[in-house]
Amino acid sequence: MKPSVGIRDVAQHAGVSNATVSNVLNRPDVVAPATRQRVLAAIEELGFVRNESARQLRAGRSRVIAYVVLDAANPFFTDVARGVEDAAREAGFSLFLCNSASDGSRERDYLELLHEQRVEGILITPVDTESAGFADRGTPVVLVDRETADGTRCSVAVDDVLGGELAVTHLIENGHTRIAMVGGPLSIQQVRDRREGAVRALTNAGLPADALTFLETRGLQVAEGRGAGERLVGLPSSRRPTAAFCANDLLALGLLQSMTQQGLRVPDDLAVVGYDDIEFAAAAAVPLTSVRQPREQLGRTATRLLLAEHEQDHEHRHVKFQPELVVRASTAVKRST
Amino acid sequence: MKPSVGIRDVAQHAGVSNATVSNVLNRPDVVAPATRQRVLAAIEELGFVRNESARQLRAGRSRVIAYVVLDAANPFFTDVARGVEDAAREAGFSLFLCNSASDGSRERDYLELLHEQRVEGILITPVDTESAGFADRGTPVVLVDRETADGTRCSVAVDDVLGGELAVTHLIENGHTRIAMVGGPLSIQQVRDRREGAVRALTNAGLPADALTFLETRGLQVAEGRGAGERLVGLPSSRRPTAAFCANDLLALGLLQSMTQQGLRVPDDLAVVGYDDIEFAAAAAVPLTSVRQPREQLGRTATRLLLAEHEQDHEHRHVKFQPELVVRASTAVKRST
DNA sequence: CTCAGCCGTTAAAACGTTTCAACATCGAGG
DNA sequence: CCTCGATGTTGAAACGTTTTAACGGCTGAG
Repeated sequence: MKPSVGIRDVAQHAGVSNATVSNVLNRPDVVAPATRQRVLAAIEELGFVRNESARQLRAGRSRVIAYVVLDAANPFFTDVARGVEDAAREAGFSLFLCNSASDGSRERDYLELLHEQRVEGILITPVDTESAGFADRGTPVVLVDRETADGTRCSVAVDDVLGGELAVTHLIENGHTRIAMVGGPLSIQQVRDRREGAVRALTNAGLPADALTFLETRGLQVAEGRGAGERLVGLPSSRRPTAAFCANDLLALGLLQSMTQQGLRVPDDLAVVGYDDIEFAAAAAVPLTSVRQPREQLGRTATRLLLAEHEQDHEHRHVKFQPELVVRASTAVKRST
Repeated sequence: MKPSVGIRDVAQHAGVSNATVSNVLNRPDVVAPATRQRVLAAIEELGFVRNESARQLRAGRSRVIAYVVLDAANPFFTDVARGVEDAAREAGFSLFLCNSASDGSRERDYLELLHEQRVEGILITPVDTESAGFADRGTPVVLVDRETADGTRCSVAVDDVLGGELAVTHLIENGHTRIAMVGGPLSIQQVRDRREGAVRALTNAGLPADALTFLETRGLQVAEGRGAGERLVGLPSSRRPTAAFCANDLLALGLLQSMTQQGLRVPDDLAVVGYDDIEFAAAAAVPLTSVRQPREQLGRTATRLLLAEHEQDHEHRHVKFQPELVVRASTAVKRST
């Protein structure tokens, strides 16, 4: 079982040289049909499995790319991953998924491992954009849903400032003048950008900056959204916002649940806008208005950029998508006063 | 940039032999501190990255395991994966995630690749238990959330018959006598088992078998649940069930949404029980009663079994966990008639 | 002063492929 | 009959590590 049959065992068993076996494996057309059959039979009979390490060592190629994802439990990222996987598959590559779970040290470990594995390329949504944690180590790296400060690598992102603006403008148009924004921590670029967009929407509408109540959370999970909901309801009713813009759908779902539990109705007592438009947003009991990002496309595009890095004349590119507001029941028009 | 610095470049640069560099990398304690520093400096300076292919080829070891997951978009599996990852990390292994997306051909491709990569072991929730698609190829394989017909490999599973029984018994105790079961396709073992459990619950309670209306779906997604909801409401009210047991939480969430949209209340008009107890179940606007599986533990246990396969006297083991009913608002006690 | 023993270092042999130049074999064209 | 090109096959040299046994220099005991 363990004596690990190699290419030379196959060769001997088929009465040919190892070079021929290799040819059968890599350029089947170059070897005569008869011999090919004989070799294939031998492979089958001996249960030969090609040793990828040796192959890669010699050939240099790898046929594998990796996506280091920020949070595998967030459907947003699994959707991006689907796009990556599809594009990779079309190009003949396989995809290894690695979950950093927002943990810098895991991220570092995985990057190290992937570099050592000599994968053809790495896609990553990094924990922290600033951290120069991942220096150039020869393996192409493309940032997903993040922008590079410097232009040292390709990136694919979505205009989060615009997204925030769309969301809050929609709320203002629906008659809201006291609006909460839920999200955090502020160390995350996305959260900062989306808040900036929200503020811009207020300014555009001629509303004062303090029309926006910022409720900072410690993360972007459902539980954090629930907590924010309790804080929100605890505010004196004169100052309590009539609408909330959440930095992501998980928060929005938590907020929604919190409202229901406290006997408040969405959108009547509080309108809610989420961000990402994950499937659960549409499937919530009160379907969520949300800012849609082109998730699969994000993944596909990132993958294409990554695979293009091998071209000799490669220039780093930065693609930026436009988000889109999807209106649902959670912000149904407020009854006119 | 491309001239790929190797161990011998480092050696030369530090004025030692390549064996010493290798020792610094693998047994730092055996080399004199002074030389070690010199070598480390050279590594840093040249930006050396160890070539894992060569290492693995020579050393035989791999430090990587893989989990081929059935559906990366289902939170149930990402939770299992978390358990796997934690256990792997503790044992000093890294985890590669592969998503078969319920597609047999993808699954086959990934298995082939992983065997060729000579990963230390493979965890898999297979698309189809019957398919002998993955023969023994020398790499240990452990089944997750599935049982083996034959005892040829380890497996970790949950008692799905019991789970179905728990769910439906709970509904019966709440006074329901017309119950729907939503799930499918029946080619999935889990669905069959859970239905069997449901039937058993009816029998135990002395109810006729036709008290259970089986609504078969084409898959286990949210959208399928919505569709089932419409079918359910379309039934003549005399025969319409007052409670539904869904084969997984995604279906239950879809069903829930469908009810709300059609103006029916949960649990008053229809009680709903899901399965898996994913986070979104508790976070739904009407928190879902669900059958909880020990997800992280499933992953952890499977990983331990996998890593134990290398022991010389290894015997294949089959671990089976008990599920647990978590009661929430979606099945709040029916008002006594 | 010699010798055993220890320590740190090294030369060289693997590991299992791919690849390349060279080599047979054969039929056809001159 | 010789040469040529095409077609299939092969021997041997890489690829970049790890590993083993051997080596030289030093120390302290005899």
